[in-house]
Amino acid sequence: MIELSKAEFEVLDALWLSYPATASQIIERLSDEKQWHEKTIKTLLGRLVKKGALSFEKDGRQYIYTPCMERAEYTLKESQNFIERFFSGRIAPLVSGFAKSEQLSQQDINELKKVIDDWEKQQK
Amino acid sequence: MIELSKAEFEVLDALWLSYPATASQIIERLSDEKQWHEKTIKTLLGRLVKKGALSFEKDGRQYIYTPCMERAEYTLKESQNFIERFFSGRIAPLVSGFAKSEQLSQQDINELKKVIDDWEKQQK
DNA sequence: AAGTTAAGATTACACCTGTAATCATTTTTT
DNA sequence: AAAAAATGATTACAGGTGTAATCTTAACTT
Repeated sequence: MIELSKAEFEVLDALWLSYPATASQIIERLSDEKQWHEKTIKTLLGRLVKKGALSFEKDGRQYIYTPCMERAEYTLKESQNFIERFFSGRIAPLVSGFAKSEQLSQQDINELKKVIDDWEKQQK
Repeated sequence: MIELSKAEFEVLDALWLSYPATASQIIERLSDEKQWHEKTIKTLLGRLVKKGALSFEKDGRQYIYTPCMERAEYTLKESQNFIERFFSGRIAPLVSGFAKSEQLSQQDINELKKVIDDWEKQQK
């Protein structure tokens, strides 16, 4: 699995919003939430390319970046990894921890029920 | 939140199995799964103490370590953090990602149902 | 009591990370 | 055409991380 740092992920996430995109578009998107210097983002883009998380094409003097994988694919792998490390691969204990500490809303419960419902329909 | 590295967490996890415990007990417990040098584990114990994740008492020339927090408390915080970063704080999309990629077993589903059930009983 | 261990403390060192600044080069402006 | 600006490339640098080796000292052996 490609290992991304927090900051790298945030840059990739800004690209996932819509791609392909240029560095300046990505910088623009990130400008609201983060106070990163433009140079910082460029560095992170370079590291993402080096790690194989992004590819790019040249367009004049600019690069046009595209993610090498989908967000869902990446977050699934990260999730599996996380659940393996902290909960021996079982997902229920994670949810249960949230429930016990009153972190679940009725909406979360409804959404979870729907996921279970869909899963069961899928099975039959 | 105390930030622990992967390796640090694994050492703490070995202590959570049963504590208080000495360094050599922890080293013994880890010897099956990891091929870490004893010195490596000592280093990690030191870093855990420095980060405030462990406390210790002296007993002759040994230290007897105790975690400063419970496992459930730590994993809950890590989980919240994780879900915030990757799923904007919503838990269902994580579970849904697992479902879509066929990572859920009937047992997982049963466990999840039970969590939901318990939550609902709690509410009324 | 002297020598040997074994515990923790200190030091090591390369790679990763956050966070840019500077350099080189190519476009734009003027 | 010369100057200015904007791009990506290279360099920087401190703190974290994995993975120990070496140093110091207190405790156990003989």
